[in-house]
Amino acid sequence: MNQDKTDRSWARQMIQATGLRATPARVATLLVLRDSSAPLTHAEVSTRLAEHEIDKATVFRNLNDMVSANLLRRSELGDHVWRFEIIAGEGQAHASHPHFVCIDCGTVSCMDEIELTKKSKTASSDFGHVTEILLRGHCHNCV
Amino acid sequence: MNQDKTDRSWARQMIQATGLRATPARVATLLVLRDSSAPLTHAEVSTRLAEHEIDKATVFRNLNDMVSANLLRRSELGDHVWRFEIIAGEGQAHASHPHFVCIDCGTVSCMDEIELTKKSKTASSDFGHVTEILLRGHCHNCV
DNA sequence: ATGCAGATGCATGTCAATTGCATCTAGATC
DNA sequence: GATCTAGATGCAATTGACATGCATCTGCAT
Repeated sequence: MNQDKTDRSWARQMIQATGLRATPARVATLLVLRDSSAPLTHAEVSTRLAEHEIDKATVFRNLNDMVSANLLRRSELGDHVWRFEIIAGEGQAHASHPHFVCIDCGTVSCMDEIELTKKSKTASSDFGHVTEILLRGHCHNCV
Repeated sequence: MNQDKTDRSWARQMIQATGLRATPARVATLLVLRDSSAPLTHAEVSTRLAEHEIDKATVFRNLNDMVSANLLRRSELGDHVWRFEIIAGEGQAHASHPHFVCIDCGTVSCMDEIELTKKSKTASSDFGHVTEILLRGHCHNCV
């Protein structure tokens, strides 16, 4: 109960910090994702919010809003369903390091050490300005 | 005309080798993908086959059939649209390679030359088995 | 306490992807 | 070359994720 209150005010803070309104639907959504160990689909989030009787369309809009606000990350694991995941501490804006996404469990890892060969960097600029490098595959837990 | 004939019999061979029937729709589909420098969506393939008046459902089924038969590779590059790419080039296999996706116009390019540093390859295996490398950014046309 | 930009619920629309089914055909067999 | 049938096709309809129009409601700045 007390903890519940703490959780909510934490969520309210997070949301308001981005300029969005801290509505009950958003607070609940954010907490659901914070307490999940894996990214959730829109449907899964909706189900877990069932007790709050929040409309699916609202859930969907809120998820997307919070993605735009950089509270959540939206990723695609190869099955044509968006999954949403809370962006925890990664404080500073859009880290420029590559990410590894497990296409089984959806876990996203930051790969600070990974980079392209020099030749590849040059070659890639022929295509355009690269803003993100993403590696996908199966993580060790999901082999 | 002559070349056209050669192309078709090449396609017929490729298809029949997998046990599938070499129908006009499949031959045309395979040639479209062979002659494309980037993976194509189902819609793009359909458009290019417009002159042949092939039904969309047929195109879709054929693409999937040829994926199962290992003639094509189906991949998902983050925008919720399947893209199909030929695996078997003229003779040698068309190895898996990184793709560049323009986040503005959605254009996809194949980056045969791009690779990670050796050290990065080793490091990435710490995370798991990488199946796809994706670079995202703004292509030259969309700057 | 109040006003209103922004959020919500409901209904409806969109579009890629898929399937059911009657018809047709590639290619194996004779 | 004619015949036959498993497999392919065309058409229509369905599914399911995602998006939006609009009237109503509400968080929160004042």
